[in-house]
Amino acid sequence: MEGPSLVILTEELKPYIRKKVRIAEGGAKLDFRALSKATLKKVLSWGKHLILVFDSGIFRVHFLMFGTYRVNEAKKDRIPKLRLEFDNGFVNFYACAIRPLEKSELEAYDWSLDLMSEEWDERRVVKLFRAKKDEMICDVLMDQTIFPGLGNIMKNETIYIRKLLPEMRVGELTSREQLALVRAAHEYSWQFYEWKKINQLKRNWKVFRRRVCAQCGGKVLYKKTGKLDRASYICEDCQGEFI
DNA sequence: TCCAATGTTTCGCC
DNA sequence: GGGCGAAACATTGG
Repeated sequence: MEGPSLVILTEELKPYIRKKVRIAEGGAKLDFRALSKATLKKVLSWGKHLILVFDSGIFRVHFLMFGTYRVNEAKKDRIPKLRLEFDNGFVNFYACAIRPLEKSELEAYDWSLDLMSEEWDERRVVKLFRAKKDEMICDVLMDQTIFPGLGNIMKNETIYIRKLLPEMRVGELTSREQLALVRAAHEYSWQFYEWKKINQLKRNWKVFRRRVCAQCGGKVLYKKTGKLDRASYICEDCQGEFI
C-alpha cells in the first residue's frame, strides 16, 4: 500500500476520532488490554505508516505488501491482526505489522518529506535527491527516507512520465530534470490519490503491469532493476530516446 | 498449480 | 561496522 492509500484510510477513520474503544482484539502480539477503553485522539499517516494516537498510547500500522483493512465489514476466514470496535462501528486490519510507538518516535517524523503532507518541502527533497548522485533513480525514488510513501507503482509511473529509464543515475540527469522528477513524484502522488478515491487507479496506469504502453501501444519491457531488484516497466518507444 | 507482487525488518555471513 | 543476500511475514490474482 502506497502513501496516498494511507491518506484515504485516515479519512475513513475520521468517524472514530474522539470515540472510545469498546473492544480491541486480534492476532497481533499487542497488549490489547491497554487498548480497550482507550480513546482514539488522532489518526495520521506518514509515508506508508498509519499512526493511531490514543490517549493511552500510540500505535503504528504498516501494511507491507499484502496488508488490507475493512471498515464496518469483516473478511471471511481471516483473523484480523487488530480489530477496534467503537459504539459507532469497527475497523479490522489484516496482514499488517503493528507496533507501539514512543512519543519521541512520533515527534521524530519529518513531515517535510511526506509526499502527501502540506508541509512537503520541494527544495529539501531535491537536495536529498541530488546527494544520491551515484545511485539509480529506481532505487532513490523508493528510498523511504527521501520519498516516504512512494512505492513501486509510483516509481514506474513517475519515471515513465519524465521519459527516463529506471537505471539512470541521479547524477546523469540535468539539474533541471532532477527537479522535474521530484516534482513529478509529488504531483503523481496526488493524482494517485484522486484516481484511487474514484476507483480508477489501475485503468490509468501507463506502463505498470502492462504488456503494452497505454499511451502509444508500444511494447513494454519488464525487468528487475537496481539494488532493490524491484520490477520496472519501460515503454521502449516513449522512454527509448535515451537508449 | 505456480508464481509474482502496491514492502520492510531481521539475521547470519563476510 | 557496513553491505549483502536470504528468510520471514502473509495474500491474491493471473
